[in-house]
Amino acid sequence: MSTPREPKDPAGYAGPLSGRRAQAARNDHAILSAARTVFLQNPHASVAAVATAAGVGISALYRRYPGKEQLLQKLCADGLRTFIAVAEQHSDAQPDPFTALKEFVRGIVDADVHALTVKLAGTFTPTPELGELSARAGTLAQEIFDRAFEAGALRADADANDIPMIFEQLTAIRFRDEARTAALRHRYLDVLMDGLRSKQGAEALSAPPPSSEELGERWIASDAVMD
Amino acid sequence: MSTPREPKDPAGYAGPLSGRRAQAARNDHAILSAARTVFLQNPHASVAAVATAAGVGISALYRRYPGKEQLLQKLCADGLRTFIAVAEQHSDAQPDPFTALKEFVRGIVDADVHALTVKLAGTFTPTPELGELSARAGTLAQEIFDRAFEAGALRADADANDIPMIFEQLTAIRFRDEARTAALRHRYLDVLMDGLRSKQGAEALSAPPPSSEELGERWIASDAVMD
DNA sequence: AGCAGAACGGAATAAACCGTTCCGTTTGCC
DNA sequence: GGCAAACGGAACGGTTTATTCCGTTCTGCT
Repeated sequence: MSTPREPKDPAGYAGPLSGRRAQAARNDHAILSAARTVFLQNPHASVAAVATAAGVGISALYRRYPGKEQLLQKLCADGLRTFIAVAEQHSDAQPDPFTALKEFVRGIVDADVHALTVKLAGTFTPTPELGELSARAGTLAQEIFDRAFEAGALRADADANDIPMIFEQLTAIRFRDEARTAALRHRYLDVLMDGLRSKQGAEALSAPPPSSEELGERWIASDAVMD
Repeated sequence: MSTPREPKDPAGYAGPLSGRRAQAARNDHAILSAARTVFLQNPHASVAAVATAAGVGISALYRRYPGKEQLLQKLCADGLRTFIAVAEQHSDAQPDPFTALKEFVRGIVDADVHALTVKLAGTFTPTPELGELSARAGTLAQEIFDRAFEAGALRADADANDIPMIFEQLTAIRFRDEARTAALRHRYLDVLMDGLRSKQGAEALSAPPPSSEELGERWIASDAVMD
């Protein structure tokens, strides 16, 4: 019995590009995009779920990546590169260092890049490249923070390591509607940054910021409970 | 129906630790405590993981609960009851309504009760009792918020639904060391509450708060993607 | 026109996991 | 001694998952 191979009806036909090569090019992107969405919603999602969300078969995925792990590593590395790009973009564009910091954080949060690099950590074995990218990302964030801090825009007990913690908290906000998620994250970004601002009559924060070691802990598998 | 023998209650606590009954009493607590810890760390953890963490066999668990679902329901109901108790405790003790609100939030966060009721939602089928408890919890939180708001302690665009969102964000902070986790949550509780306070020259928040419907969405299973 | 092979969809496979049951053993109480 | 509550953990069936495999479609090239 011959199954008529109906091409996945793409909503909005993709122009003059026809043929297997064009489909392949589209799939390259579709798979990565779907993987990002699916793994962000559930870091332990199955490969089949990614393929389905991408509208492709499983073989289309395995043609591109040797296995699940490599897909995750690719996702994570891309995420870190995005992080670095956003950081570099915001590191000197703004005259006001506080605004620069806030817009940097907003950029990261909008790109939804933090979950990609931390929530997925422990799901796969890290590569050296990942470590280097991560280090560079940390340095850049540190610099942006320092500029705002030295300009006196932040409360005295603020710390550079508060920034990843802000990512962590904002990333925890996740609704079904992506646009609404972004809007709500902006709302609490406003609240958090306002709380971090220097102001008169501020009481001291009741606990010190996390150390870099503590933050690094999270790159180790979070499943280290059983076995 | 056979009447189970009542144990002779030995005077006071400190009964014979060697007895099976004493071990059973200890296991009652150990299992619930381990279940809380394990499921907080991973809502999809296995029953075996809970038993291991509690230091008991699987049968000790199944002797007490008909199945995994009932254990989760018990955990959730207990969590909601704790929530209500904390709320009632803080609803009128403090003369200053802002402090009352802040300490209420701190109480909830310290009890780590929010994750128990929301992150676990969708993992099991909700019971009517759970719905009632949840409604009551919401009302109490609303009242505590309202008092602080009407006293003018909060910024004009703050909203009662910001409170669950604060829980959500603070709950996302989780380190291996429990005490450190609590301390860091206190730190960002300070930041968030400071950002929510009424103050001069405050810019408006850039997005409206979540609606109650949006918040309720999360009680529905989050796995509604595949199939 | 016709062929080689890239690309694909999806069934097949084998291993892992998970909730639950079952059984043999220990232990306190009469 | 003997009964039953309580327990540990192996066994079981069902489901899930990553990966492989095979038959099919279509493109680029000669």
